[in-house]
Amino acid sequence: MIRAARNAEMPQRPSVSQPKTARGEATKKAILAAAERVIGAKGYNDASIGHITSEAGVAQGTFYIYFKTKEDVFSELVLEMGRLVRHSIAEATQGIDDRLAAEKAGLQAFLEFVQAHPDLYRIVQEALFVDPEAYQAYYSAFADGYRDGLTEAALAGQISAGDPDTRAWALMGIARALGEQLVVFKSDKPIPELVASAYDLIENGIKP
Amino acid sequence: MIRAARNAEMPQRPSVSQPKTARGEATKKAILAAAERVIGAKGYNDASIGHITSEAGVAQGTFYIYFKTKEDVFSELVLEMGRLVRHSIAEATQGIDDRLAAEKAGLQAFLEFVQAHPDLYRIVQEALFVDPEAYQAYYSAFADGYRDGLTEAALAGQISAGDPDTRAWALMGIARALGEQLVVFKSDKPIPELVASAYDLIENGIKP
DNA sequence: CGCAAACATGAATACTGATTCATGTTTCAT
DNA sequence: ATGAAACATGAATCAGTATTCATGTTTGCG
Repeated sequence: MIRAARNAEMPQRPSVSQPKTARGEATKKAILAAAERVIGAKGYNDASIGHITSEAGVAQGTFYIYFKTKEDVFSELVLEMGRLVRHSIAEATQGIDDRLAAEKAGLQAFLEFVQAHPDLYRIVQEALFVDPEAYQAYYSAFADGYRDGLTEAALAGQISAGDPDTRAWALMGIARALGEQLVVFKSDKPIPELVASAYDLIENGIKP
Repeated sequence: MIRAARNAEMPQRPSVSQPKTARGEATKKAILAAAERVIGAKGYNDASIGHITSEAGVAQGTFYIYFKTKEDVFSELVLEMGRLVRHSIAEATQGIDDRLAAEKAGLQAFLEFVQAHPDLYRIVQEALFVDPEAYQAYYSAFADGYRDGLTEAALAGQISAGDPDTRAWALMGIARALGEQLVVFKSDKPIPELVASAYDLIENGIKP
């Protein structure tokens, strides 16, 4: 058995080859899409490589041409989710100068994304157990953006003063809870109503 | 206060014998405590029965005297977490008539509980993947209590009017996010500060 | 073309870990 | 004190499955 020195000093990721042809590209995409469906539906542990590859229509060995391990494909899905949802929100808030209005539009975009990609939502949640680093990276990226936005908005007088860290975490917690209502608890409350109620709370609080 | 008439049914579980002697009782408790530590630390899938029983100081077979399956012990832990945290909150809010003050005290109690029982916190989160029914039961019980409390408080004029379902979910989302800050992201922000910032937001919102 | 690299196959390997069971020990009501 | 029920043991079973590999097929460039 080959025992190459295993260390943490590998700068790049040459462990598996990136696809060099259109065919390889398509196959890798098919595996990723299948993994999203299968892992989203059955969970990480009950989703076997066999399930994923048969869903993708390729042989089991093909999986290891593009991914080093089962955890690897999972990590890529978490990263993909981060990219996609950030892109969705950025697009939805494009050109909105008022922070409150932007946050509202961002929440709406987030909930619509989650409803459209319930599998990705579950995968991010499961990352806390399968790939904690990816999980923390995902939420830290969001939290940093939120916090900076809140800090700027406070300076511009668009919102009241208050600890931006805690606020960022609280607002993310609200978004996540509402997303979970849609995906996990299968609430049929329309997204615009959820957003309106939540933003009334966020803007005005619940004091009489 | 939490009204608990909802689950008046005690589902019998004749699948395995309940302990009949003090000795059996102690052994079962030891296994449960070991399972909490091991599953909380390693996660459901990496926590083997062998790990749990050796941590408990009993033989592997002993596990199956008290639990039908590995999932079984996990479910009991989720139920235990629900009981304990509800008890903590009920105790902390005992005799507080003002809803806002009660919610604030409840949030503080929740965060203190979570900090004291990080393993149980992770177990409840993982229940979404290991035992979805237990997960939904856990959060539904909380949401129901929250919603009823908010509805009463609105009628009493203690808080403004607003959709109590969405508010309940949002408030739970905030509590959960702050708990995660403590346990997962290891924030060292003192709990009273977290609670103060969060309740300023909840009471007054962020409008200037 | 023609051929090297890229891609694909699926059976074989190697190992883990949940659950069972035959056997032994302790408890406690009588 | 005693025997039946309760409790405890841990080696054996048994199924699943991540990963490898030797072998074939396809692609695209010169």
